[in-house]
Amino acid sequence: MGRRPCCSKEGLNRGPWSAPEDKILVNYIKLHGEGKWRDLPRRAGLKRCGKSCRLRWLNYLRPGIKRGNISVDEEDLIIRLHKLLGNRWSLIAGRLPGRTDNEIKNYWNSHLRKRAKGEKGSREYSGKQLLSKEKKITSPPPSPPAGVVQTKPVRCNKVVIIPQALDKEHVTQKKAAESQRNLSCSALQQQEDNSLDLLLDNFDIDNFLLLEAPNSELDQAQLNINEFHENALGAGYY
DNA sequence: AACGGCTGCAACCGCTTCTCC
DNA sequence: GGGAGAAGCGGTTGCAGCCGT
Repeated sequence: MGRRPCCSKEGLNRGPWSAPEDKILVNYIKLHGEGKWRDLPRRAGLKRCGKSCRLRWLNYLRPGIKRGNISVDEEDLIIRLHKLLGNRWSLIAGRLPGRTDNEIKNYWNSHLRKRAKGEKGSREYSGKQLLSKEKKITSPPPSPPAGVVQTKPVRCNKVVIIPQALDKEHVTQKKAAESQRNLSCSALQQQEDNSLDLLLDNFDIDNFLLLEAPNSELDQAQLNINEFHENALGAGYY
């Protein structure tokens, strides 16, 4: 088939964004809204790839973005969510109001990964020791810890955190995907503080399990999802 | 002061998934 | 149902600044 490149690479700016470029992008999106990223640069008069515009907007220019100063609580949550979800950065970011997947990914790679490894491994290295060793040693990649979801196989929208149904552990990924569509990330972020509190208060994340339930449990899963929707409705999520 | 290695982060790349027709 | 384009995602890269020697 052959994929058409998202943009012609010729004559396009690359690398760090300048203040005027940011301004153009922000103004354009204020006027026309997000979306149509492929056409956006041309329409806005930017010499950038559409992907680049999207990334810049989502990670830096979007209203409500927090930069830096990741709190201890956020750090703890990142660690716990990573333990649960693996490298599902967009999912993790969705639970951290104002944080982006890119920032969390970077923060994990530069700060938390060392600590996570240090806690787990039999030998502890200082940051420099660990990183220099990581770069030199070409051992096979370590097998993922038990309970960590592999990053590649499934898309994030197949996973949902359903506080009210957690204790029953009967949620299938397929059914969960349906509820995820209804309970979108944007809806969650409108309820950022509430949902975060709910998330932290109402369930023990370490015990959270994602199950591939057999067909016989689909009905029960649907009941749980319905119950969840009712509760979410009552809590003002929709 | 100069140099080299390390670190952190912004941005890019390529693949997967979604959506529309 | 299938193809094509659009959007999303995670891994990787590039580079400026920091730090130790």
